[in-house]
Order: sequence, then C-alpha cells, then structure tokens
Amino acid sequence: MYIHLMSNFTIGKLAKSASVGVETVRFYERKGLIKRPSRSVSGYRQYEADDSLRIRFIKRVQELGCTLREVKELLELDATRRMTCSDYSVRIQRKRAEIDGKIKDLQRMKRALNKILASCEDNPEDAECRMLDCFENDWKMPKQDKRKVKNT
Amino acid sequence: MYIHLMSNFTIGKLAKSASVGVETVRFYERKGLIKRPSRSVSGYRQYEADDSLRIRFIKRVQELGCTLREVKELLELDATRRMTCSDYSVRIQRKRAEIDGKIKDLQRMKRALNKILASCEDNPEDAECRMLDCFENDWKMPKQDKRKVKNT
DNA sequence: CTTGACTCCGTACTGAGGTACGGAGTGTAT
DNA sequence: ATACACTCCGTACCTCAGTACGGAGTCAAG
Repeated sequence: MYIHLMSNFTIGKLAKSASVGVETVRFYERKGLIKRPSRSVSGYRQYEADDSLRIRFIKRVQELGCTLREVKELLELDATRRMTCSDYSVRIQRKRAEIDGKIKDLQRMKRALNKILASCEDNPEDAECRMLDCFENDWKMPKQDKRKVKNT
Repeated sequence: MYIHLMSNFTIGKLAKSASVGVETVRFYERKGLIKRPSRSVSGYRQYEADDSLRIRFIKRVQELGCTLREVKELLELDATRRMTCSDYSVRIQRKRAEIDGKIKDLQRMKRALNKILASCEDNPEDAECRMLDCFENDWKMPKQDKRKVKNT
C-alpha cells in the first residue's frame, strides 16, 4: 500500500495528479466537497493521496450525470453513517434505485447502438432502428400519471 | 400504434407532454436538437408525438451525463447512417465503449452503496467501506500515463 | 541573492443550459 | 365581442461549474 509515504502534496501536485486545475481544487474547497487541508507555516495547503482520490471520484461521478450537490450527498453517505441509521438507509436505497435506473437506460442505449451497428455492417437495408426508440418501454407516452410538471 | 392520429401539438402541449418549459423547446430548436416544426397559418409551431419522444430522450440522456452537444451526436447517429458506414461505425463503437464504462462505474457505485447498507443494517461495527473506494480498481493512482492534463 | 515557478487571496469573467420578460398577435369559451 | 390563455419574437437574465486575473508572498536551483 505504501501510499501514505507520499503524502503532503502541494495544491499544484494534487491538481495535476487528479487532472484538474488548481482553481478547481480551491473551488471544491469553497463548496465543501473536499475538507480544508492543513497548512504549512507559510500558509500553503498540504494534501494527501486521499484528496486526489476524492477529486477523481467527484469528476467521475459528475460524468455519470450528477451535480456537485449530488456528489456531495454521495460522499456524505459514509460520513453521517452510523448515527442516523434509521431514515438514512432509506436515502441510500433511493440513491441505489436512481443508479439502477441509469444502468438500465445505458444498457438500452447500448442495445440501440448495437442494432444500428449491425444494420450498418450486415444489411444496410434492414432495421428501422432509431436511437430515439431505445427508451420506448418506460415512457413513450406519459399517460398523464407521472405528473412531475412545473404545475401551474 | 394509432399515435399519429393525435398529432399537431401546440408548443405548450408538447412542452407539458415532455415535462419541460415552452422556452426550453424553443431553445432546443435554436440549438438544432429538434427540427424546425411546420407552422400554422398564423405562425404557431405544430408538433407531433415524435417530437415529445425526442425531447424526453434528450432530457434522459442528459441525466446520464451527456452534454447537449453529445446528445445531438447520438441523435445524428441514425440520421447520417448509411452514407458513411466506414468511419461512422467507429464512432458508434466509441460511443458504446463510453457507455460501457459508465455502466461499469455505476455498478461499482451500487456495490459500494450495498456495502454501506449492509454494514448499517446488520453489524454497525464492521465494514470500513467508503463511497470513495468504489472505483479503486481503475484509477486509484494515475501512474503518470493518463496525462490529459492542461499541459503547461 | 536573484530568478522563475509556485502559492496565497479575492474578485471578475466565461460557457452551458436554460428562464423570464414584454409587447404584440391569435384562438376560444362564455 | 370581450376576456383569458396561449403563441410569437428577441433580448436579458439566472445558476452551475469552473477559469482567469493580479498583486503579493514563498521556495528551490543556480
């Protein structure tokens, strides 16, 4: 594991190791997404390997369609754990369901891409497949019950 | 199928059916994400069911972490098909790989949530599981080769 | 002991993705 | 035929997620 040996990143090192800009690190600090680091005598921020992991986590989860607010919630799931096990596990379950939905839809999109690929490579005539239709099962026409509309 | 019978949405109807605002529809039109609709004599936009599907597709794919630019590319995959089957299928394969990566990471996140849940419900003492660690396999430490950094 | 790269901080700016506004025309229910 | 809701258009505005700026201090190599 020998990772803890290479602690004490300066902000520039951290940023580079996580493939973001220095300003982004400071921005995340302001937003409370990463903890305030310890400081050197002269006031320089001092980071450790875990902070790099954390930033890379943030970036990846963002790519999976979460806002920074949601990422923060995710990261807080283990922080607040153990004190509030009651409704807290409900929150986790909700998050899990959300993720499940995303996985399903990504799989549908993948199938649609496969269909297009197949029709392109094998028989360019066949297969009236559109990307659009890959979600058709769940929500082709909302049938007036999923009313999450900005109600007037 | 009898869907084509209920064509000719006005923009408000379309927006409501797709759970977005009227302004969003116009915005997507400006951005070229939906085609310019036909107009009534008085200049009102006239939509059909497919446009609603398209907008719902856009919103969902956005939630899966794509920008509008990427959504547009996805939607164009079937439009430009059949003329450029050569490097075009490469583009599709790239898209598919991207999606695969997202599915994998979402599954990892789900497993992490499951672990937290288990440790919360069964034995609140055990299981030092953090959300952070769910991606550890692929990119714990970047090892200086994935250098997509804003090079100085 | 100077030079150049790095850091500090606050504030200002940017680009994406919408939202809101306002004045004018339209459609329709009473 | 008069409300009232809806539409048109352009422009202005908003939030989110960074980016850039600039003046001052710091660190390390030569």
